Amino acid sequence: MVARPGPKRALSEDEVLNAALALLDADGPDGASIRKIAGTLGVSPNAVYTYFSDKSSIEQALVERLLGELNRDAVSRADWREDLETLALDLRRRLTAHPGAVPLLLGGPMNGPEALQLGERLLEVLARAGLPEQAAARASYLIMIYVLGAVALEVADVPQAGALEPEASRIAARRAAMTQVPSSMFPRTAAAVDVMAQWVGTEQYVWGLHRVLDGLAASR
Amino acid sequence: MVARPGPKRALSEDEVLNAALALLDADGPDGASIRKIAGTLGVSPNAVYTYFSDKSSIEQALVERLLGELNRDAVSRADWREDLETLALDLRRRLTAHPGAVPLLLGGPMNGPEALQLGERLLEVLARAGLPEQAAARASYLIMIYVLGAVALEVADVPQAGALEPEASRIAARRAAMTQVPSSMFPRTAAAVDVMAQWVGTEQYVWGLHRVLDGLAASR
DNA sequence: ACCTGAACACCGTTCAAGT
DNA sequence: ACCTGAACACCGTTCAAGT
Repeated sequence: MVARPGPKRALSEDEVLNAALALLDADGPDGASIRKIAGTLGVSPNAVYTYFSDKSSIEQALVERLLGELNRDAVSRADWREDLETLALDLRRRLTAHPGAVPLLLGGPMNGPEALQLGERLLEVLARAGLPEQAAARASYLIMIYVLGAVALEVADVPQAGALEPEASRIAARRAAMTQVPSSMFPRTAAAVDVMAQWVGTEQYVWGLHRVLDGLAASR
Repeated sequence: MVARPGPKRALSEDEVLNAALALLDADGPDGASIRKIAGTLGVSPNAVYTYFSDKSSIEQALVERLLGELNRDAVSRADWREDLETLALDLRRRLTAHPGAVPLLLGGPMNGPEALQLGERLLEVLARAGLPEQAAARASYLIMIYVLGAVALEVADVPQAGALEPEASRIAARRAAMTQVPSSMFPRTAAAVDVMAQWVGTEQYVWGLHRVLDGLAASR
């Protein structure tokens, strides 16, 4: 990085991303407009273009930062299955903390440095588990589908723009959803919603991950 | 439904949805603006509000219509595993045909009548497979995570706004992606992209589904 | 009941100008 | 180099008015 000369920098890239994330958390997926970001920072909208070339590059940088924080948490190098679980839980925790950012992650390719680093870590764990190259590649893609798919469905079910509530109140929300499913038309679905309402999100998530890992083990 | 009196209807709900889908296909996820829909139909933007109360209800109706078409295809009542595969492949085919509509599906809860009907069908197949109520509920949710997650990642990897190209050229696109992964920094990822590039999308998708089903079978 | 034109409060982005 | 004000081409939505 070269030093930047010029008058003065009123802002920094990080401040822009902070403002964007705060707006995303407060106002939902469309809340982080350039004009609102600028307003939050007390600057004219155009000033933002000094730090990012356009809105999509702000979104990409934000996704990269979230994944970067995830990558800073080293995996414990214990049992590989446990490491995988820790990684998956960490990713879910960080993404559900910022539901408004999830569409940004799902909306574009995972090709930034931090996204690649995350994939690399996953492949390392799988290699440690003894999987040869091809099996590891396929397994990592399947695990990514599960992890991101689970988070996407979880976030999509939350009507609110704000951060996800504690799990207790989410169960109440599911119960409310249940009563909206007419059991005369969709008897199995109504019963299924009832079953799922009594199952805490984290348990569900880990259970699903284990089913995926079992399926991978069975194919060896 | 009551008959509608009044002057004349220049449009219909279906025409609005047709225009919206065409714009989505042509211009990507943000292409279906109310003003462009109206322009396509040769009508003033406000006329659209006669048929739908707001933009989000157009999006919901569009998702419902896509799922409705899926529900019209009856499952063959052959082997349950085969039925599940047919259902999953059909869903993937219909969604990847309209990549711009995928964020709309992933962006909201699956609580419309057609979405519930799809879930009901899934639960019926699983019941036929001999799964008791609770196991079927969990299994159907896991399968939905896989199917929607796989489609989401597939669509997110396509840079273009337009419909997905034939698989042959998609392989070329993946090869191009590979060369962009610096193998010095991400050796395993670079190798994995190479492996995955030689694997056709449909095969990958079915393979992943089978791993999920194996995982479910292993947990019984 | 259904359409139109005008307007309001936004949006991303660009341009010309100031320091 | 970095910021500002003004402008352009959009956007969803509402209001008042016409038939």
